[in-house]
Amino acid sequence: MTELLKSKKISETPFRKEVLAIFRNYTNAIPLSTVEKELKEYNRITLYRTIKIFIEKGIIHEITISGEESNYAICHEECSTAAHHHQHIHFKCSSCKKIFCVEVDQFPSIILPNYKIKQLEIQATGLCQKCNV
Amino acid sequence: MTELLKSKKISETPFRKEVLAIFRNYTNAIPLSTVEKELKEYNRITLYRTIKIFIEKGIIHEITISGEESNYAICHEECSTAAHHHQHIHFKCSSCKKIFCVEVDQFPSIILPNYKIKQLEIQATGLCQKCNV
DNA sequence: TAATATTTGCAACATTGTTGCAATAAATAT
DNA sequence: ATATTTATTGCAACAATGTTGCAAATATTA
Repeated sequence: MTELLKSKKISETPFRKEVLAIFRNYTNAIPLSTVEKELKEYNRITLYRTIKIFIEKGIIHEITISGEESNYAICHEECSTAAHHHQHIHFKCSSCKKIFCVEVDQFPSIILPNYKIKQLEIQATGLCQKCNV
Repeated sequence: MTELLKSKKISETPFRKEVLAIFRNYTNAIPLSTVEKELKEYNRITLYRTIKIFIEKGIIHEITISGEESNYAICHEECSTAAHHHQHIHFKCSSCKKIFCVEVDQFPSIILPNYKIKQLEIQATGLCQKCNV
């Protein structure tokens, strides 16, 4: 599955492969500081640029939660380069602090008179599967 | 209504009153750069500290959208110091770029098997009342 | 394997946010 | 009203985060 970089039409370099592998090793979203720790050879500038291009190409997406470091997670198939339409929500566990992308069967819709809603982004807080015992 | 600062048990200083007045003059959420421009005498450090304490005391709340500067808006009555529970969504207009807090009659709920959801935060993108003609 | 295009990493810089501390201003008690 | 206590302000200095130009190195294409 290293083909992903090629399919997104960006050069396949050792650094990019390593970053991609790190994201694939996590089921939850992770911040740059975690990627940094896992990299054999860490270069701040290259990492910023890698993250930037991964987001542009729809390989990963950013999850921002007020007052916290940004987190990043692998995009699933439904992500396109143009618009990141997710049928998932971002779930932050208040116990283990991890952030997950969780697929939702019935994605809610909202009606606002006089407004035209094109996209919804939902963040939930609570207890994840593991912590909700 | 300058009583707000007193009711939140923080000192009522000219700087804080001015910042509060700026937020009250907007119906939409604004970033620090806008507050800065509107202040007669701008001090970066004092502004950071003012914003921080306003958030802690439930006077304003932060709205973060991926890849954008944070925005801030006045809290309404239902905001408590402990937890910011909003029955409103954050709406970003793709035309005028403004961010609004919009009250919703029927706030959606989501069911995730095995998870326990405590709070939902919803961000919508689309056209606001003015731009949706 | 050579030519071209892209990426990497350094130096240098820009922006954003934080902390200790003395001077100042606000709140409280007298 | 004024003195005392408490909290805030603003400076200097720093820490963290993010960006850009450019030459060397690497990947892709011909």
